[in-house]
Amino acid sequence: MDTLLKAIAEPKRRDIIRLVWARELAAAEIAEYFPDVTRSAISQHLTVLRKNGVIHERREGTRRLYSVNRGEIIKLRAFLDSFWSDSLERLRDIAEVSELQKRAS
Amino acid sequence: MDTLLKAIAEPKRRDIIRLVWARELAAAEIAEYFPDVTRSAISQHLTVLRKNGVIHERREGTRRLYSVNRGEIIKLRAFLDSFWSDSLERLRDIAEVSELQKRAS
DNA sequence: TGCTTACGTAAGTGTCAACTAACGAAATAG
DNA sequence: CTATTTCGTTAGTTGACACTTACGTAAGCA
Repeated sequence: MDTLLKAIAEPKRRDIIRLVWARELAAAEIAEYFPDVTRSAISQHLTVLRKNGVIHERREGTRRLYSVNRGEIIKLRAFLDSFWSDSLERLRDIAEVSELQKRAS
Repeated sequence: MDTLLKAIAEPKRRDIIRLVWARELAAAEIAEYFPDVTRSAISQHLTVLRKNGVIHERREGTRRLYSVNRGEIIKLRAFLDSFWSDSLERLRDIAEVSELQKRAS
């Protein structure tokens, strides 16, 4: 979940998500929307998004078509929703945060 | 907004937010919940959260009491909500993302 | 005035992330 | 088979970030 949040904290990656939200796009088509960085940079962003399950890759000849994996987005949204709305109730009891901390270490 | 998202992508900072969500806590009290890092590390996390408007600092004698600034959390939530839900509609028109990119460069 | 408490801040370190330039791989066209 | 297209990957650089150690500061107390 940490890496997923970090993936979305990067503005170019959010733009990529928006680009492939409604339709499939090939890597080169995506890269065209970012004139001031190289294809390589975009390819690496695509790798990050793919490894976090945010986008799906489909090969067609020499091209690779990307589209959003909405299931993963929904998961992230659910995580954040519970973060906002449950924080008050859950953490009135401090013990739970202690647990989180112990697990993290 | 970028720095705000990065602030939340850090797990210890999310824990801090949860800690001061329901009640004010002094810096030392917050640090107690993180036994495996120094006070200094927590202080720096508090600075990041404060500079992003996520938490509010109130001085009382030598102590500094922190609490969540819910307004900023609500802003972030609204931003993400519109990110999820509007992405399809907004970005069916590719021009808008182009605009985003040009502004970012 | 000193001493202590409760903090932040500065300096330095190791690690990771974003990027460019150069190369490699795989499918297709001729 | 060779050349081209469409991509990913590797190597190397730069900057950001989480962290520790050490020091600075401001309030309260003897």
